Amino acid sequence: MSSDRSSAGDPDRTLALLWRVSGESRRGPRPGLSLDRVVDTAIELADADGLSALTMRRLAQTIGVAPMTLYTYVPGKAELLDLMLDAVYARMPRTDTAGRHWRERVTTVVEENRALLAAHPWVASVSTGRPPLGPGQMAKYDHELRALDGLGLSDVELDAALAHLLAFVRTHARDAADAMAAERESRMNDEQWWERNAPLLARVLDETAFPTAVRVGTAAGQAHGSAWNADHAWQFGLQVLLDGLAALMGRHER
Amino acid sequence: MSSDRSSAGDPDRTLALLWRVSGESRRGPRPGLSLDRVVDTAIELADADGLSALTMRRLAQTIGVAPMTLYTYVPGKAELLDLMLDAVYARMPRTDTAGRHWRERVTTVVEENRALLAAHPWVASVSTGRPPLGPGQMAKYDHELRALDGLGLSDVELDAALAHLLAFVRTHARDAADAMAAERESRMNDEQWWERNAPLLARVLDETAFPTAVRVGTAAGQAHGSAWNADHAWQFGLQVLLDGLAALMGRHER
DNA sequence: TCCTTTCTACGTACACCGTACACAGTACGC
DNA sequence: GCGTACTGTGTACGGTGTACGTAGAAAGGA
Repeated sequence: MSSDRSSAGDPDRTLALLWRVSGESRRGPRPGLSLDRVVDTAIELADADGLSALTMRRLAQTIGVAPMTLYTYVPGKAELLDLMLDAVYARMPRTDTAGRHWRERVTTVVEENRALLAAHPWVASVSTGRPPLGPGQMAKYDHELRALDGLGLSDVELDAALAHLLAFVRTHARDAADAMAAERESRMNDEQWWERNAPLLARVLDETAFPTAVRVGTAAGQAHGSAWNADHAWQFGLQVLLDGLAALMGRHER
Repeated sequence: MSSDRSSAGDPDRTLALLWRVSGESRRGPRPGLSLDRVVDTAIELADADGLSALTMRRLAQTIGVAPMTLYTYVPGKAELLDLMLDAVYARMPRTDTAGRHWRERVTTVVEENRALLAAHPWVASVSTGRPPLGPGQMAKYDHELRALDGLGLSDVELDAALAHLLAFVRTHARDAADAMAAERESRMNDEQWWERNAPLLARVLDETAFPTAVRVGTAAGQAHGSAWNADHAWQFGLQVLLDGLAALMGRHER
């Protein structure tokens, strides 16, 4: 399950909300809510029960207000997602790694993002076709670029390297979330699910037709208890990623 | 936008459908449709207008049947997605790269998957928490493992390497699809979108606060016409991926 | 031949979703 | 005190997947 963002809709309004610049008119009834209240509650809801549990009705009910009231504070759900994203970005810790070895710098950026996605798994499944142009996104982008700056990469490479690295973290988090969702919905863990499918699969699948698949599949399945193991995939992927970047930087030294 | 798969539901039934083993009872009225007809039409629809355009009602209408009729052939939409996935997997070309250099073998696997995702962009956004245990998936997995087999990797590494590599292709395809969706929905390309946001952003953003972001962002934006360029990201990512795998294999030689 | 059984097709209905729109009521500026 | 701008909300619309019940068709058995 994934969700769209503010692509449509008025960019000016979205930008104004992201940067909290209000028209500051002191007319009319005092607002009973605030933008932050709406956004923060939405984040809590998504953290607790996933993006699919974040509906306007449920959010309104949690806050204690009628569904349509939310639209006084937020143009629509797409913009709400933009605001949620920028809010969690803004709150990320940003450790200073100036002067450290590049591998440690990269690892830090990657780990910061892994922590973000561990705390807010829904972030991995909201579209990032265009980033929310808010203060959180800006601070995050700037900080992460600084961490990778001065390593001999060109600006264009810097941008590409960061994007590639963030994509890795996002994808891993998405896969982990998918695996957990599958486990929850089927009420079976990977092992049980396999045992459930094995007998019928054996009757229908000619094992000799796919020898490599059978060999490697069982080897991987036995190594970690399931077909896909989040920690192992992380270690492996990070290793490949770092080695790949090392090659890129080595090429620059010459 | 992404969609769930058959996690819930009866595994036996799903497996039977995937392998096309029917109870073959010759009673009752002749079926007016076939499973293949339903699945193929669904694929065509998703190819043409995206996953979000694939609704049971629209699919039924396209076939020329009442919505509920589909449920005679398929337990639900989740299982339909399983069947669609396995079908496009089954039809992938599988070029034999035995004896070639490993870089060419890996590149071939990667390109085959890129072609799949180019023809069927929706594939990138259906969950793959648990793969559909059908003939297509089996053949694909076996073929791709064989392409990477015999390069000195252990079976567990082989599985991890393949997963990592497929994740890269999927992620790239997803990002590309997101970018296109953003362009379509906002009716602005990246450049127009930036120009639209720039004036207001300039008023609210202290450029001196994020010097690195501004510097690198503009450099990247000028290099390729937009914030994110699909081809450039592909080239860069593939390079890093191959170099990373090279390091892994080099480590094995010693 | 006719009846029973089994299967296909599908109309209706339900519980959701995001949100457009109209309207009631409140509090400030003049 | 009045106009005006604003908040809060009830109702309703068009969309989603699909549970349930039923009508009717075809085949097997009597």
